[in-house]
Amino acid sequence: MPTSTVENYLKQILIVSLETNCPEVQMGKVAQGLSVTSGTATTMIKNLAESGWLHYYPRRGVRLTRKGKALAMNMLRRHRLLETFLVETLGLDWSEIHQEAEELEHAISEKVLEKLDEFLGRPRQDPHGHPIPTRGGVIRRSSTQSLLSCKAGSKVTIESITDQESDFLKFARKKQLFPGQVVSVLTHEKLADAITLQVGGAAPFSLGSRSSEKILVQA
Amino acid sequence: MPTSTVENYLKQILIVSLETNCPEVQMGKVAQGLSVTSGTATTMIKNLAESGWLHYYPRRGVRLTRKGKALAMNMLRRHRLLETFLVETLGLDWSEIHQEAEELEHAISEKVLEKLDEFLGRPRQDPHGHPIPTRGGVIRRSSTQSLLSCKAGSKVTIESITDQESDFLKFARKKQLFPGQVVSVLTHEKLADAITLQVGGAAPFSLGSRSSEKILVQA
DNA sequence: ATGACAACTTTGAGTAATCAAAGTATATTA
DNA sequence: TAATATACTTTGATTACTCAAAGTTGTCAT
Repeated sequence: MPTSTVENYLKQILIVSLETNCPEVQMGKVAQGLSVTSGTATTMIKNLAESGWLHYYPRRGVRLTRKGKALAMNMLRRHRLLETFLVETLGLDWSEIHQEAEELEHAISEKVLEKLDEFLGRPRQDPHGHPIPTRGGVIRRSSTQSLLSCKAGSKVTIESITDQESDFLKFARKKQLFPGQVVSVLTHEKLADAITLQVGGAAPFSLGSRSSEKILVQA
Repeated sequence: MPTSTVENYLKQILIVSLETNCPEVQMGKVAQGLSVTSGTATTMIKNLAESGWLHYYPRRGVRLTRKGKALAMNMLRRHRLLETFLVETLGLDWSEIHQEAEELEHAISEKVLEKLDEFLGRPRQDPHGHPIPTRGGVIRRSSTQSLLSCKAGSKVTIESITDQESDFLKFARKKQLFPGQVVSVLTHEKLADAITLQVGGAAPFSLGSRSSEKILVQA
């Protein structure tokens, strides 16, 4: 039985490799994502490699084995189903569910998870628009296009918000930036590092590159 | 923040003190209930005393402080609300929910717990008939009478089943022994260590003292 | 009172995870 | 090519548990 620390390391590696579209992940990303020192990550990763969860290429990075990827996918499934439950069933705000699910995902059994999935009607995506892996560990490919990559004059649909920060999510909802919303890109000034948007009939507003990168869209 | 180990120790002490109707609990009961060696329990208890969760009277026993009792009551509340959720909402069998709740109770936040309580309609008791403590830590007094203390010819109502063993619970349900059921005590042979019961129109059957003790009733 | 026993405590050692700080490669820049 | 910066690894120590086995204490029967 993997400990919840093991589960967290593997999930973090999977998330980074999905984000970067590359199966090999640097140590720094692991340490940073888990808020541990780099020394801690190195030590831990060596143990995980010992146990066959991943391949470790010193000073290069890390890559999940099949077994490691399966567990990591399962964690992602747990996390996203729980987030969906917390919003859909219990009515929590989407800005506060990430941390809650982060704890519960280690405590819920496979059996309860299945019942929960059934109860929720087998949802395909979580409240932030992220795809929920199937029981078999298959996940829908996410969009590679963010708001930052949109030209002025284009009109796109928001797929997901790739940030779990409570404050950013609250801001996003206030501006009507959530999955399914249609957004018009009015201007895109590369040098000024800013885009101007309009959502629905509301007043236009600007977003810097840091923020626009967090919003994945479909043309 | 108490660790989940701390939460388990305190909950166990509370459960024993509720069962025995005595606030002081022996070390042996603690060790046994948590499946640790007695040495482990001693070491741990000394730390808990250090941190103000309980009073430790060496070679005598242990007694929760106000602070310790509050936390323990909260754990019992979490546990029983979660058990109720697992049966009522997700449709799990009452014989398999104990271990599930045992894990989840450490992971669920106060905020989610409140939402869950509301969602469930603020239940007063769990699927085994045990009272659920209020948010303030108040608990309904349980019956002190078990089936074992019933005279032949008496007719009583089952209040609760004080055993979490999956096999016993499956047996109990098959025999229609669950909270709210009315039971007739046909015979009670003290020397033979057995009672004979009838529930509803079903055929009478016998129960030893070990088993009858586990079923709390009201006259 | 004296043993014997059960219940408890102490001791020494191990595991899993963490950090700070010192050390070592690799890449970049001059 | 050499100097420097960045990213990574190693080392030594700490925390929060846990066990097995040896040691101690209190109680009860004789």
